[in-house]
Amino acid sequence: MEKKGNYYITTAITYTSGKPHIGNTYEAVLADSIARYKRQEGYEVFFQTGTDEHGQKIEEKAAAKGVTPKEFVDEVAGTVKGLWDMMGTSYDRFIRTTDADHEKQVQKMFKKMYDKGDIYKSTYEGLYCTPCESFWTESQLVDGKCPDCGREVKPAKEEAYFFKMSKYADRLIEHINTHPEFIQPVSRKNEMMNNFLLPGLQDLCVSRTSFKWGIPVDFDDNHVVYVWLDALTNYITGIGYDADGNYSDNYKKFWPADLHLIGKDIVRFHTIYWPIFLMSLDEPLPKQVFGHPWLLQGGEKMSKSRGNVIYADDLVRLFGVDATRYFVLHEMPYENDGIITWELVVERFNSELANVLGNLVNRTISMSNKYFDGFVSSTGIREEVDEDLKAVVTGCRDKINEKMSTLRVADALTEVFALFRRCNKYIDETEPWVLAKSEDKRDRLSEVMYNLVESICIGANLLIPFMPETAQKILMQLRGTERDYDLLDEFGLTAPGTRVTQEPEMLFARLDINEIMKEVEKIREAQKAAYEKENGITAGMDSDHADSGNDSNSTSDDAVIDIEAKEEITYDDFAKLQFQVGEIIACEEVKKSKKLLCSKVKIGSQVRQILSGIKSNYTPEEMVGKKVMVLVNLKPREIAGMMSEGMLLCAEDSDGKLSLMMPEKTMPAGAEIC
RNA sequence: CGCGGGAUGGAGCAGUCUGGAAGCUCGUCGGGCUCAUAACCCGAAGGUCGUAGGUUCAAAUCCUACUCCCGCUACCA
Repeated sequence: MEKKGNYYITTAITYTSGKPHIGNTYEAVLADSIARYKRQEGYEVFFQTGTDEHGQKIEEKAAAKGVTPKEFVDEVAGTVKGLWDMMGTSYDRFIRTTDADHEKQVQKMFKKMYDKGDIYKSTYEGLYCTPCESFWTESQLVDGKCPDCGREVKPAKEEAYFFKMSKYADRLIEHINTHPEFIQPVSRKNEMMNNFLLPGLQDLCVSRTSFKWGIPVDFDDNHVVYVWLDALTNYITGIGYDADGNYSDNYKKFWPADLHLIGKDIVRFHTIYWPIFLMSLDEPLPKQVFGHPWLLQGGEKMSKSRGNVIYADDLVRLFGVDATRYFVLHEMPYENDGIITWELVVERFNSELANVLGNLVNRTISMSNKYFDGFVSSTGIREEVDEDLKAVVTGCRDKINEKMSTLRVADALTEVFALFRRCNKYIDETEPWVLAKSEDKRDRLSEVMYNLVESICIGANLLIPFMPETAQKILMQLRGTERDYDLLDEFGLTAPGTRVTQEPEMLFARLDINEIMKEVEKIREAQKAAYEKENGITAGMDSDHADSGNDSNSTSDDAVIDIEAKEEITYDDFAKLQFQVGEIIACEEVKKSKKLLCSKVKIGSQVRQILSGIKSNYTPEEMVGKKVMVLVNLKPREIAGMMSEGMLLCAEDSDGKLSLMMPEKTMPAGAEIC
């Protein structure tokens, strides 16, 4: 097969703050299927993925765990790589931003941009909180104080490096306008233009001094390089870019990248900052950035504390690698977010993989063995009914190509399954078991079986990029071969004398939803336990399954909740707190907030305004008239632009349901609680 | 008025840019078949395309307003 050219594809590099969930895994699988497809098509492909390992968050996480940042990221990067390997991603390089070659080049690029004048040293002016070592802007302050510790802040200046974004903005706008394919899907392009480019780009602060876990600026080692500059450049350092111009062969061959595959949340960094950095380096821009949607979990919100986060390794254990690949590839729409639930996975597994594909292969092999002892041969006894089958089968490759060329991977996969569906229909049309009954139809029967085996072989070849293991298993059982892409629109290449396996193996055994849900329950329990262990919490009864609504009284009396114990305090500590009964005389919603209610509370002769995050549990109407327990000497604080002068006390259950504390007997507003 | 996305038969989605007879998979019901993993094939029922207006010969599609959901964010003192 002739070589069609080079193709460089990347995924975003995964941030190593924790184990990646199914959404991250989706991206790797999506990129892998595209990479495999391009290879099959005849391109020389370089597929890069990896991990993004610097930054303050990681420094903090490592400290909390009592390990060095490097130890921390080594472990997480290992987990990520392990998952990617398990999913069969065929990357050519797994880059880590802590790799020596990457770090060295980042330093050189930073220097190059600095020497060119695109990066300049200036001062970051803001309000500084010394104990917290943090800068804040005016708008971040709470009541004029540090939002973290509440202490005084003072105006201060700090040295920092800035990148002159504005210098390249016009060029970038021009590029985006003249290259409509650059940002995909198109809706994201409009978003970038309208929100960031057209209003004007601010210079970007590209160094930090507030933490150490980053790549040091080599000519000014108080500073570390901003993580996005560090992370984005992986796309060129990974293939051998050199800031001095000594490019590797790979770099010359593969840059500019054909496709950066990323999540829709980071489109901005890839379509604004990254191209501008490249312009500064005088390197060509990537050809396309595709911001794919997310795979979300249906129903309840995904959270570790509820144990309902879906991870790839659990899916693989229950369904296998290819079924997991099939699900994420097939279920992810092009532009909108997709949904994943265990029930949906089982449904797909049974109806598409087991019924349509697995059963087709199985019945075909079974008939070949029964009627011809496994031997497959074309006799040339054709009938009209064969034509449509052949047309569908030989036309499939080009249909897939059309979908893949616009990155409609889910649709491409659907085309492959349309081929298998057509085969099932063909069996019904030709009724081999009827042909088998008359000896004079034997040659026709042979032809029918040949057509089936040949069709499935072509289908299996087309399936390779998406489900590589399954495709190979099918070819193995049919004794078919991997074919050249250019021959996948030709019918009749199964060699005479081919004999299919005598011992067919089920590709996908149908699953029982109840059995699977039992396993899922175990996964949830384990996940919840792990979460609680990690966070030192012992959860009480799980009330996730309680019907919400009118059962608020049905919560059993013996339900208990244990929470993490706080440090012991002295009576003096306690005596500092002043609690009083407050009567709510007015209450309204805080319009721009989802959670807050603003109450006017009468305490003795004064009336205070208090904000509380209880909108989901109480309406303003039902609040009025209640006499509640108030912490009155809490320092007033501004929340959502309004002052809050105290705190209403509530009990909270494991579902987050709140119940206001109220005196058991009628008490006057202002009565002290002690 | 924080940013962004969504609302299409019971479920999950396509179609919306570029108006022109509402489509796919699953589920349900009926039929066929028996090679096969209770599978496969055929047929049917089921939708005022979130609501209200507007533009048009024609609106799921364009315009305006509204409602409800979902991410992120922020403040649940």
